[in-house]
Amino acid sequence: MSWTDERVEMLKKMWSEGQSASQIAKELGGVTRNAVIGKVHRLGLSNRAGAAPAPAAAAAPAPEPKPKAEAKPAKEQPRPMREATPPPAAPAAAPEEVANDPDPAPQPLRKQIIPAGQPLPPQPSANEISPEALAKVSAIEKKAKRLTLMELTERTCKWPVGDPATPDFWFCGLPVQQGKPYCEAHVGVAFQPMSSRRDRRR
DNA sequence: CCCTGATTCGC
DNA sequence: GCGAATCAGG
Repeated sequence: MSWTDERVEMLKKMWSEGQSASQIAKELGGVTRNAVIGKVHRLGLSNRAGAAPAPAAAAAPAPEPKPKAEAKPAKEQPRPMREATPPPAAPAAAPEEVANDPDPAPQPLRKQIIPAGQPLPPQPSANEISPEALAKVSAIEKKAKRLTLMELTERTCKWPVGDPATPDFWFCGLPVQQGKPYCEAHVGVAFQPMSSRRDRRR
């Protein structure tokens, strides 16, 4: 496989979406995550900030104030030292994960009211699960990998989200908790209580 | 152990 | 340019 225009584009897209190299590799097929990472670096978009939202503007996705020469102030450390001097002269506040959030997927809200009638997935209905666990789950859904059925692996959380009969149905996909089929958050809510069932003693 | 991205270096 | 091997870390 070679890096055709299409493939590179896919790569750029997914990378800017925050997909991991391995996921991108799987999506593209024919390449390993190493290949993806290598390409990413060669393309010079190792920095995920290259999201370059600006849907209408943006002709210069390279806000590199490249005066003229002198593009490499610090060539290379003579020794493979890992950050010998961390001078992050962060002027304002640490722009940790700032990068605006254009929210490419304009999904207003996760409708809670789904057309009744059809059986819903395991969904943690309002049973007797600790509100905290529920909150944790809904919070985790924001970070979910949103995998499709085929993308699930032995180690991706298989918790279904949404209505299977709906376009936005996906699986959590976060790393499972050793052995379990779900991620930590979902394990917590999956292994139900059975609290009031201790009378079955024998 | 599983995973992540980063780097190196022979091809 | 490419990417496997390796590295460094979570």
